[in-house]
Amino acid sequence: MSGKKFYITTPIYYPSDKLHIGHTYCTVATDAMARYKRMQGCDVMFLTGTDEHGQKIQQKAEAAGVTPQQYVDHIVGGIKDLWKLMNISNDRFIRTTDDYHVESIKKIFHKLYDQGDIYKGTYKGKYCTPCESFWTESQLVDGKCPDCGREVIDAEEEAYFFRLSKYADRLVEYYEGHPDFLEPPSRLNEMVNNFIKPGLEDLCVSRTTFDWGVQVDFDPKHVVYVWIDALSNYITALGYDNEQYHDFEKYWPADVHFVGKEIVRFHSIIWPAMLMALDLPLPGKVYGHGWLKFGGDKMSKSKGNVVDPVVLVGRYGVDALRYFLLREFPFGSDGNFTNEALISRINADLANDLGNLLSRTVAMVGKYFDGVLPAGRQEDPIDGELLTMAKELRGKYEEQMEKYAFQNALIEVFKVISRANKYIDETAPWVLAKDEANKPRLATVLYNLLECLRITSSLLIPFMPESAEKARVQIGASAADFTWEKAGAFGVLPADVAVQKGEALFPRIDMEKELAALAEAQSAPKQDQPEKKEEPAAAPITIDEFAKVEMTVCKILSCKNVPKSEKLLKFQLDDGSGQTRQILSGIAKYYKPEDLVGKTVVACTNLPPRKMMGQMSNGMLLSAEKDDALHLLMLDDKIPAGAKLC
RNA sequence: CGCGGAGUGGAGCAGUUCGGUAGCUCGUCGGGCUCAUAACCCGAAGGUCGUAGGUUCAAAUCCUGCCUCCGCAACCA
Repeated sequence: MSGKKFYITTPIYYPSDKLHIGHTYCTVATDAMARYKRMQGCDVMFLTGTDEHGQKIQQKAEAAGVTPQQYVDHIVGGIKDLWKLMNISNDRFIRTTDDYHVESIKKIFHKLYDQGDIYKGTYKGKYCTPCESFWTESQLVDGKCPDCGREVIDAEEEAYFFRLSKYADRLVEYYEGHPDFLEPPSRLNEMVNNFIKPGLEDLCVSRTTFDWGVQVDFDPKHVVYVWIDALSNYITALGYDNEQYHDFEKYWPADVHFVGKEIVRFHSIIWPAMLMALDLPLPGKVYGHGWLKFGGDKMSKSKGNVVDPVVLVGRYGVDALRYFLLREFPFGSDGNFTNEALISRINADLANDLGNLLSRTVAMVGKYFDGVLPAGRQEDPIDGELLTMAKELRGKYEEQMEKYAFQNALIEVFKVISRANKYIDETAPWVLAKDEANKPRLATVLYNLLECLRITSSLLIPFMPESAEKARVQIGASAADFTWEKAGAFGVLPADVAVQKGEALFPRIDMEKELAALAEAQSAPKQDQPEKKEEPAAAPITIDEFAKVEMTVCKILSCKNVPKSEKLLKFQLDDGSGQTRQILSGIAKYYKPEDLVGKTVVACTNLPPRKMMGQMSNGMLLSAEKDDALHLLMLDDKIPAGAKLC
């Protein structure tokens, strides 16, 4: 394995916002893997970067009053800072706005066009001129615009398409021949069932509606749309079709792409198809890791439960966070991030078990031998179990790491740490220290402990590089003692090793206090950033504007659930006009349909009709919202249907 | 019948591929030790493995039905 190449990537992140703990999770995992492979002597290429084109960035930049380039430069700076903070050891960082990447994309696009894998076609649809919107046939309501109800015309928009459909069979064939291509395996079924079986459609790979992207050189009004631009980063970063780098031959194909499960589809279908078209080998594996939830909920800005890694690193240090992320959650499944779990992990594993083991061991060498072990030794059968575990650790660890089972690899390491703590109890060094005659035995016990610390700490390097280094110094090991090779051997430290007492590796954390402090730190930004455009709601409107809203009192004639919808109720209303009015309202969670029949309610009746779940809604029932709960406004039943609010 | 995941002692999870003593961490209770970061070590309590059937000598594990929760997709005008 020494000298073997290993190419690993994170997704390139979309810099439209600050990154959060989920991105950090993926990048830290990739980093741990990269460091592990380097430790084994592999020639590692670890790539991360940013995907910077697209309409959303363009819009964000416009809103911020800067150019798209200025906008992404700013955000990318923050991302690089974050990776620095997280101690990420990427070898390269690619930005899709880098000149060499842009150059490659143009060539790749051109090449695919020339060979017929990309063709110019038309995006056909129904166009509503007043709304400036395209609709598909199935979106239309009674053949009319679902937004405004007006006539639509046939319209076409020119676009380039990639012949994805052509590769469907080869993809399935490839999956069958390489069952490990996509992990965890459950994700593969999802892909095949959801996307391949229903039939792959050719992919629209250019746009004319915005210009922040790589221009198609032979047809300049088009820019390359995300797929080709973003996915190709994995090869352009190695110098494919550009002169910036020259190690494509050396590193491609990638050994593994780590991706979030939301983009598994692109990496397991589109990307391999593109590579087939380019006649390039496919990556060894796509690993779709799970998401971090917070308190059981999906993290989202609107819920205010986004965990900020910078805050956590500031309080507990980068290694504690790195450890937590990879120890707590199985890599392939979703995990539930909680502050309690974080602190509990740090205290139990890092402070109590590992940190304290280091501390007590080094302290005893200092106390009983002035910091330097004497050479005399005396073995005892009681040492056997610990030594065996320590010797076998590297193999077990490797087995798990090769499966990307970070959690299990760490569990193996901590089994030995735990066993060492028990060993101290069994051998009771403080009793041995009372009798001069026991000094050789005492030295043996302490030496064994130092060796266990050496082996475990060196295997923790990929996860906690800084802390492993601190431990190395404390136990008096040289850098040469902290290698992959030496992690597989016992008895590496010199017999007369000299320790160096240091600071506690991981101070114990006061759970109660920290939870309170974290709650404050994590909620603080919410108040600091009222930039969230709440103003429209508060902005004054004129009485004329208000008067435009027509609100009518209605009697509920009938109310039913909409099939397959968890939110919608369908109402037939008497609005006083003599005709029944149908309105859909998203309050199914809060009311039973039968309870509402006969009630008197208010509807806004001059909104354009809208189609939801295949049904028309002609207006909006008024509800009051508070704390995510909706309350339908109900009026005195004496008010007649058709009365207007004023 | 849109797609998928999950239901295991108080909490969080492993175990389910290839049926055969139900395991880990935290928490609780009792004990031990004093080298150490009020840490460490030992022991105990606590589980009809969502539910109802089926296959089997034997089911957390395989099969079928059902219930509940969670993501995704479509909808909260």
